[in-house]
Amino acid sequence: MIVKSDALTARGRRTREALVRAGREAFDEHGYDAVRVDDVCARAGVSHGTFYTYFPSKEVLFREVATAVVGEMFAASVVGPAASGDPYARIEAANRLYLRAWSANSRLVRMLEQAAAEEGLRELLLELREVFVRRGADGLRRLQEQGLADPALDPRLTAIMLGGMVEHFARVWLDLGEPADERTAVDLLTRLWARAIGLTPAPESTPASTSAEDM
Amino acid sequence: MIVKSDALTARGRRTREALVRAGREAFDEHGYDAVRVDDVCARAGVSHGTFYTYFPSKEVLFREVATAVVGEMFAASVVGPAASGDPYARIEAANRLYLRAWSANSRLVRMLEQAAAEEGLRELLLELREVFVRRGADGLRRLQEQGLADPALDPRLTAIMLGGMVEHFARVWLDLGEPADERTAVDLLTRLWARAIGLTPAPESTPASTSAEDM
Amino acid sequence: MIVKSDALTARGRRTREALVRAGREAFDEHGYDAVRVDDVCARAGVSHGTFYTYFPSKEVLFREVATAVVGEMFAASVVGPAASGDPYARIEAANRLYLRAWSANSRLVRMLEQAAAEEGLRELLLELREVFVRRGADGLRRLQEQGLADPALDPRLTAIMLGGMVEHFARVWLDLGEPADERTAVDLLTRLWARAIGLTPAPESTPASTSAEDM
Amino acid sequence: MIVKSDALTARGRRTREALVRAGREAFDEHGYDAVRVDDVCARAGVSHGTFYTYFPSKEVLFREVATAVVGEMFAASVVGPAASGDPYARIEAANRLYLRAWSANSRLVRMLEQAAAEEGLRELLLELREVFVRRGADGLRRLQEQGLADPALDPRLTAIMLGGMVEHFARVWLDLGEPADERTAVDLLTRLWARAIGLTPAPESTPASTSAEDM
DNA sequence: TATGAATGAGGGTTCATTCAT
DNA sequence: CATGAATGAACCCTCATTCAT
Repeated sequence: MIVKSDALTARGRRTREALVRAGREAFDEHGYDAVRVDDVCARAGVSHGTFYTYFPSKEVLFREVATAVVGEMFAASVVGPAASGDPYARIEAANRLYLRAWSANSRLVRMLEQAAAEEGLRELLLELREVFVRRGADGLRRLQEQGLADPALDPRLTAIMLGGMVEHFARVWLDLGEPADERTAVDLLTRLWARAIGLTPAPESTPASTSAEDM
Repeated sequence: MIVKSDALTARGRRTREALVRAGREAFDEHGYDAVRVDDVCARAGVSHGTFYTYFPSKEVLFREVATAVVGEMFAASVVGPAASGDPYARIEAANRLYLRAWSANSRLVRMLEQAAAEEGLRELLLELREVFVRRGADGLRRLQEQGLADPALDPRLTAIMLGGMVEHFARVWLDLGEPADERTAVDLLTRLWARAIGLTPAPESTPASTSAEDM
Repeated sequence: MIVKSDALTARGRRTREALVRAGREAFDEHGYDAVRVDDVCARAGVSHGTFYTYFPSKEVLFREVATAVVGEMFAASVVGPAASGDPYARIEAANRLYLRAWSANSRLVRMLEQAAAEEGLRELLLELREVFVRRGADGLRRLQEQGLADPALDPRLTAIMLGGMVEHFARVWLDLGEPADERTAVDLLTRLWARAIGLTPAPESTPASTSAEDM
Repeated sequence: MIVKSDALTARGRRTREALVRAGREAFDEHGYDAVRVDDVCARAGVSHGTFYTYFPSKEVLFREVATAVVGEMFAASVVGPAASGDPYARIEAANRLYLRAWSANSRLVRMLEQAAAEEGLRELLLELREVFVRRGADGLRRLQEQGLADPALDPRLTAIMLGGMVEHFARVWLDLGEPADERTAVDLLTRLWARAIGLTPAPESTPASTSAEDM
């Protein structure tokens, strides 16, 4: 009998959480296919059969992990009010959070892409991208209305492309073994982004970011 | 016993080619893991054992398919001399070919990413990206030397980012169900790219592309 | 996941033992190569997959069976104290046990020889022979020191040869369809052995063996 | 269509012989099961299909190889007339040839044992042993009739045992890594054999063997 | 005769899932 | 709730043998 999150004893809740955590780690390290249910159980310190007390299948566990990750990515990418004054600073702050959120979860996003082909996770992935696309499009539209960005650009398509630039960089950054640190990367992404949309006036130099989002 | 491409009778060559073609289709449609050797054989119209006459394993077939695809992508992305005069036109032509090459093979590139994690295909993927990165970096460097692009930009990192924009758009384009046609997409990608690197002077309007590379 | 002998429930232990027993029988009847994992499972009354709960491969099962058999052969060949007085009686008792141990397991020893060529079982076979060789050599050396056997004989090489006589007879005995019963065989082996090493005085007639080792 | 040895062109005969030779080498090096028909063909320098022009199956090739080997072993073990005078020298000469014949072919004899279980090669193996057993038994009987050996010994059983001693030593000689050279081995085998049958008088020292059989 | 492509039965192994305790 | 034994579908790969050319 599968046990939902509610209606669980404290012990049960702990076990369930251990499985989710173990699953997330395992998926992130080895990919969906390479992870066996046994691996997850071993990592969570429970026996093989216990898994099925909480999840009807490996896929459902993945779905839950993916949903949690997507939620975190949403939460982590909200630009705080600190950077609200300067458009360039806003873009920069957004890019920093964007890059961080996607870098930290690039493997899981990749798996979502894989899995999306065959299962019902497609929506989750689309929703994830949609949030970032919409945010980018809204931001651009606002700038256009304020006369700060090229009004000829289609906001949505532009956001897809420039957002894709950041997402893709997050994905290949480490793979390519480039020596760029986060600071350099965010600076350049932001400069390219700003100039691409015709943001005026372009700042003379990279402003020191000391906004609240910085860790 | 495995038979190399040379030293084959016409019949053998046909069979081998049928397997490669079948493999390419199958991988492209269902992904590496989902494809069973039997599927490939059925599609090629040969029996199970025949597969192993030509390939020692499924992985080797995939390697061959992937290598062929990468080769095609290289070949398909060479910008002809027709666009040589105008920098903007060159970028546009390159982007068009870039977009086409990656769109046409986006599934296989994804599979290469998957497979790269576990097998020796990592190099192939890196090499593929490297070619496009280097091309972009070289182009930018030339423009910088001619005083046509912002000299402050790191050519390689910039190429990675802007190239990633195109690659990622190629991957996501159809997935997102955007209504953009190729013309629109290339125009916008090029405009963003050109402006991002500070290409001067920016063209007033999108030039009609009638270059030789257009199909 | 493979389960070690310890940390097993009673049920698990029963299944494991059933597999070992079934494997031993099957190997003994048909030889290593001719035995399929399915055969062992069918004999043990378990499903195909269960096998791999306990053994990672067919080879490992064989290794365990072989180790057990070798252990039994060691145990079964220890000459009791009953025959300690008379050197000839000691040799006779040893030969009887030797012959029995090797006759009962001649097929498995043969398989060990086969398998030894390709796997890591060589050591087991060598160890098995070594024990018998050393025992024979030690016995001979003692007799030589007591002036009861020809001191010119190399103890080790002699033990290898005479031990080989017994081992080989055990192997060929039934194959050749000779009418000899165990009593006759042991008598003759012992007589030849004793005389070969120059044991003095040679007994006039075969002593009636009523030692404890006799069954 | 299978081609018999007769009714072959010179070319065909060469091919056939090449296959037999290749098969013998391959079997001797790797054992029956480990040898693939392909291996034999590659070694013989013919194509895969050609094999079946000459042999209906791998087993038949082995049968032919085995028969040839057994024939050679017969031929190689005939004691020449040179040693006819001295019984001890005769035994020694026989043992030397025995040891050589079986050492040189020990792997193939082992394979014959393996194969004997499942196919019709049992007879060949029995016949091979029978020849050596009979020779040994006849020799012993002659010595008994001449009053030179213990008349109480059953000639046939004794020959099986002592012959087994030599055969077995031939088999394990190299396996055990003993430092014994042929000379030492033959000396000791002969001394043991002679004394075991009560050959009188036992020679004081090992006679220098310079008989015709020595190579 | 010779070639080498094609065949397909057969075997070992994995692992998600079920179930009795 | 937890355990871990049992299941069996699925898959990859080998290789002796057949057959068209």
